[in-house]
Amino acid sequence: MTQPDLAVSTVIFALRGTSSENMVLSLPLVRRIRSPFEGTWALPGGPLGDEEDLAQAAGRNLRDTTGLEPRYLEQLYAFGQPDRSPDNRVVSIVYWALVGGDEFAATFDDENVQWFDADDLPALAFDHALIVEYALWRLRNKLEYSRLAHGFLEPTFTLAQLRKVYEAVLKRRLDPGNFRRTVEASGQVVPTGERLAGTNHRPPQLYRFNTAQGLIDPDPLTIRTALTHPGVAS
Amino acid sequence: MTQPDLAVSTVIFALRGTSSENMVLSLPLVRRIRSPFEGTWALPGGPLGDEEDLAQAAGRNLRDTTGLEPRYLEQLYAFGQPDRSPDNRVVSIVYWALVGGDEFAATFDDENVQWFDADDLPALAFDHALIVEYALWRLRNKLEYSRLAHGFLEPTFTLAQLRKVYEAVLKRRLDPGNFRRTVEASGQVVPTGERLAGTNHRPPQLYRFNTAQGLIDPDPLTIRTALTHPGVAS
DNA sequence: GGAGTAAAAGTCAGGATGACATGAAGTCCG
DNA sequence: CGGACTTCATGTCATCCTGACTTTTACTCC
Repeated sequence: MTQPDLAVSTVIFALRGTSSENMVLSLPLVRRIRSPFEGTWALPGGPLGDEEDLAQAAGRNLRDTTGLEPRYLEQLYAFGQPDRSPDNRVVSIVYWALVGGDEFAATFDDENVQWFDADDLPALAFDHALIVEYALWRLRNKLEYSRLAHGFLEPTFTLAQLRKVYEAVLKRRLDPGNFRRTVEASGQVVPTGERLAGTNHRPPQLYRFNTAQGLIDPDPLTIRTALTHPGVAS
Repeated sequence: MTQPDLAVSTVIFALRGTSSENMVLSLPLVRRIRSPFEGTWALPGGPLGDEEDLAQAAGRNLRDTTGLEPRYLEQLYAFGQPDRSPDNRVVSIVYWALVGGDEFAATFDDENVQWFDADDLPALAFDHALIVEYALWRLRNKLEYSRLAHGFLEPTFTLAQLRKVYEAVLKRRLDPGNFRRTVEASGQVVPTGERLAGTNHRPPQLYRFNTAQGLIDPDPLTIRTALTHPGVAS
């Protein structure tokens, strides 16, 4: 039995758009510069360094290849089908990350790194299409019961902005009143006391995320908080 | 950068006990027969074969070292801290599995394979204590919204037996009436039409799992079904 | 044949959710 | 200056879900 190669890749998500309207979930891809799949778009990734843990390797490879700085990083899955690479055997440990919508400028000015709409991707190398599909599912699924929308937003935001993040990711319209009620009741969010000026209407309250409340369902290496789930009965 | 060793290990769960009362969640461990941690209890595992995918490697290593046959197998997490093994660098891709309560006899008659209560584990090699803790969290969390209790049960069972599985895993008492209501409404389970004889009371209806309904939140390599979650609002 | 046991079904109050309505606080323009 | 317009913010209401509890049914045991 020969040791397979080990790679660490990341599916990076950001919300592209005019920060209030028609936001689109999108992700950066890198063009492969060597065989196999030379010239094809692929997920950013690379090898595992000697002194790094897996999350550090994911973050470093992400930064090195795209110039982006992740606000949220979580392990997705390890892919190891024997035939997923035509040449050597490669096991990929894949992470997924969120970056802010202002990060597009930070992307390398390089024709080999480009952003694509999550719903309109080009042909991808290896099994990366499957990986992206799974990451998308995980993002949407997790957004519903965890507070990770902060990965897309500035430290301070309005509830309408937060709602639009949810709407863009889930591709579904949410009732503003009900959204306000549930989000405020959840304690995920605290009003700063300030209001957003410069609108052509009633100025909305600004909020920030409640740092006292931990992230739900994190990596096993971080501290976990209790999770209240729908439950089975009684 | 040197390639790390790659291992595939599995946390195996079974319910031990008199099949109706005082069931205890327990798991088999193997005693290490080589350095490092020689003589210490550890998770069953081994290398990745050339032609295997990761799940196959987990199942094979599990069978080879314990003799058990998993009824449910799912990837848990990839662990790769640089210092998790004192000697060489090892990245472990860890799965978790469920086996039936009747599988204790199938365990190798070997002092190097033993069952332990999940709440009363010995000192474990490497970071395996952390891994087991995380697997336990995942099992309990997932049992609440997914239909994987079948991994512990015979093909046919009563609702009381199913409820006792939930109670043993979640370590919490469930109301029989409410449990029946939610489980029947969920469509996870279908009555066979037969009843269980030999009790000293009213004979309970036998059920089997609804095969038409897919497993929720499976591996990315299998087909996924829609998931209805608590949701954020509207 | 009555006591005992668990199965199965039913009841009820409280909380969460979705759909919708109303008032509040600004800007814009004639 | 004042009405139209916009979105924020709050409120209402019917419905469904959940947890706690009660009642009836069907069997065995003594």
